[in-house]
Amino acid sequence: MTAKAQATRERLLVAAKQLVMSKGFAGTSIDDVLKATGLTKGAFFHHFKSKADLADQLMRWYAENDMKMFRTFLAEAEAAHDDPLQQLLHFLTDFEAYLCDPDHPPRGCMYALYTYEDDHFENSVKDFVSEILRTWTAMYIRKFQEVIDRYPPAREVTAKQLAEMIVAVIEGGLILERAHRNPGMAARQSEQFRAYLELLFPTASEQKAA
Amino acid sequence: MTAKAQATRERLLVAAKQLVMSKGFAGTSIDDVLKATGLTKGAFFHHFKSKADLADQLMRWYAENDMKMFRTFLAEAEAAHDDPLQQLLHFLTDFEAYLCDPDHPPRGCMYALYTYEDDHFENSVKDFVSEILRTWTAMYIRKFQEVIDRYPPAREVTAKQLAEMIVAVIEGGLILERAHRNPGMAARQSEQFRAYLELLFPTASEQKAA
DNA sequence: TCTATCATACCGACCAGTTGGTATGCAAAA
DNA sequence: TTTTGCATACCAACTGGTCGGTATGATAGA
Repeated sequence: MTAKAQATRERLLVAAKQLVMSKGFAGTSIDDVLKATGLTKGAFFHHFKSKADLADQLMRWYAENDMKMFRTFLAEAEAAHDDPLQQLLHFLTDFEAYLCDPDHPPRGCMYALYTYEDDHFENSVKDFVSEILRTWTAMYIRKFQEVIDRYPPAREVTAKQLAEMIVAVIEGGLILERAHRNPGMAARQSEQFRAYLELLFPTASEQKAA
Repeated sequence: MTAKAQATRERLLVAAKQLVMSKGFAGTSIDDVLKATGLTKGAFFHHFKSKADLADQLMRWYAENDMKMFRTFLAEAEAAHDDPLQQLLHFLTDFEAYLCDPDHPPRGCMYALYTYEDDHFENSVKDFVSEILRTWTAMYIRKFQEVIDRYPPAREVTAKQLAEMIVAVIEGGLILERAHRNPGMAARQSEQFRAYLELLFPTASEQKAA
């Protein structure tokens, strides 16, 4: 694939993402994508063998970018602190800033979008979404386990519970954000979650204050 | 409208809800609904003047049922306890049981589904969804305010923050539940939120233990 | 260096099936 | 008899998808 072809593929994916995020996948026609890019059917079906294939490639492309961002933030946080809890809080605040960034539409999460239209997707796509969410969760679990190992939680809690909660909280926040057309609600949810963490690990907070 | 006509309308709405919850709104055709009910176009367009009208009526019907359940659970909780925090916890556990009830598919929340397809809906519908979510939130806010007024929170927090968080947590939990085809995840999120509440209002927990 | 060959990248007309929506008819209820 | 509640037949627009074709190179043989 030449660089130009690569660029064309990217144009299609970018436009598709934009449209899908505001109209849903089934609600986005191939013609919509072509109108948005100025390309034609020939171009589309050269890069994607069907609409279902677009669903697949779009999700994988989205997840790849997503993961890249995740890892960047995580690496940054790990470089900035030794303490695992401080790393987590740092990561979350970075992520909150990202969520609030006005240059960053469209708002929302494509994993959530796909799950609410799942009857249209092949099992491979659904499994992929599930797997990606599990990967996110697993990365959180690791960090939370480190935290729990170091600081006694004020209440019995597992790393998995906390990991799933932060994912849920952000997904839910994004929904509220969209429903109320009020950017920042997802970030505020993450903030509340941090408040929970501070109550859970009071000894860590004391250490930080010291 | 006769009783039979009312029943027909209900049949259409029930089928539409089922289909929309698994395929999305745009992904559900009128013919799908008719196939599911055994009715015909004549029946459909007698009750709904367009597909957009179905979107509107379906959401209002859904919200009405939803609210009815909410109020029932709340009334029950208020009858069972004097203490506002105990009422809230009672409500949440009831709600968790409802979320886990296997007789209660399809899983998910139609408000979330609509927000992820919002470009297809008229503003009146989008505004309605926003308003309904606000109503839910408002009911939580009232309760949390009572709790905060009675018990000093271990950390500064507003009733609104807690109200939005429980909504977000459940919405997010429902997404995870769908993505992983793992019923019960939403309920587990609610459980974690209750853990947060117990840490926030320790004096109340002591009183309960006493 | 020129040219023949061929794969890549894209175009745009076209197709069959599906979409939301309409017009009409008709039986039963009011 | 009139209205309500639904069935049937139909339509134009749009859907995802196909297909013949073309422009653009890269490569390799002369």
